[in-house]
Amino acid sequence: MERKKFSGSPCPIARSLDVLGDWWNPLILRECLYGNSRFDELQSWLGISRNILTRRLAELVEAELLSKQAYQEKPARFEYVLTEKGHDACLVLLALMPFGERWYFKKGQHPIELRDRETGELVKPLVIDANTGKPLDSKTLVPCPGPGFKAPKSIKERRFSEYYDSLVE
Amino acid sequence: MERKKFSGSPCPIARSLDVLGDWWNPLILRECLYGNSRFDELQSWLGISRNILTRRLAELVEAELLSKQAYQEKPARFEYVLTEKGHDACLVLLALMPFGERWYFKKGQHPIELRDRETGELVKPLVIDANTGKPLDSKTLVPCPGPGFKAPKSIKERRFSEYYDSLVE
DNA sequence: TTCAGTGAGTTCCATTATGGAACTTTGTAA
DNA sequence: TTACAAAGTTCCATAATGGAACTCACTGAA
Repeated sequence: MERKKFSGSPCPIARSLDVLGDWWNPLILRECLYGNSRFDELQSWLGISRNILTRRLAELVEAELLSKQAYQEKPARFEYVLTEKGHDACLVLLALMPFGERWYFKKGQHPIELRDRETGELVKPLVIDANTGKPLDSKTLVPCPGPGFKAPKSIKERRFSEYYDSLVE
Repeated sequence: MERKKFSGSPCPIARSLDVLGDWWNPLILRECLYGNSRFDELQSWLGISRNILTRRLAELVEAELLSKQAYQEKPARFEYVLTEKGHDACLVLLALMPFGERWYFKKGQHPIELRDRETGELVKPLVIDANTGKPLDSKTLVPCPGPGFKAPKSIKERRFSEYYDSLVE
């Protein structure tokens, strides 16, 4: 069976997972961000099988997170460059860093960290609520119908009115 | 072949992808965050096959993102509750929202949005650099050896010194 | 007391996807 | 003329996925 796709989903999380919900694609993006953006580099750094890498790169180019660019002709050689959309996706990867550091490494013992290329200053990704400026707390959230919400008939949507009710109450 | 695992990786992103690098696990967490945390609820909301759901829930409990709790006995009935680690992982999901909204929906036409349960105020996830307070820009970052860095011999690590050099230069 | 219904899974199966390894292709450098 | 490199392909055995049907424990109604 083919992997289930979420291209029709009304949820931005689900939609994003079509391309980011996988273990190789995020790592490929990470390497491109780090500057290892050629086929053989990606292959040996990640330890990914070459045939899979070929497929994933095609996916990422198709999804417009990467663009395939020749860095020389004769012989033709390529590199995969992050697009604007790709850079945007990298923010999600970066949100994984504090999670990984906190739960998989002893405090202060993570082997990698990020710095600003210019200043050399440490960079600590943090997810906040842009409206209040405060760190986001997932415990206080409720999903609600947004401006593009269209009420349909499946159970999935029946529930949305419940969310809505709970808000209006 | 079994899916490749990253439990030995020095990268917090890779480590996190062992459990989050997949399309169902994040969606299951999303549903638990939204309050749909029982087997049949998850199954019908997500449209996931029951056998897969069973496996994924076991994984998430094993990874301590969810805990399985009986909400009644006789007959035994369970719900899957987000742990602290699970809530932490939700922040990553929430970072997917602005990405998904921006790239998969017309501006201002996303069907779902988040609100604070108490105040009803809109919540907009945003990834910033905790040190400067400014929105994170992935184009300016360099990966560097962290405090727990141990230099080994594989090509993977050879490159780290390059990162390091480029910083020191 | 029997019977349909519910929640929480299992079992079975055909189809895909994954990972490992070997093999191409095109062009360059010795 | 031979060795080497980059960027893929091809082939294969094994695993994972998704769909559907089945189980099991209990309950509330007839």
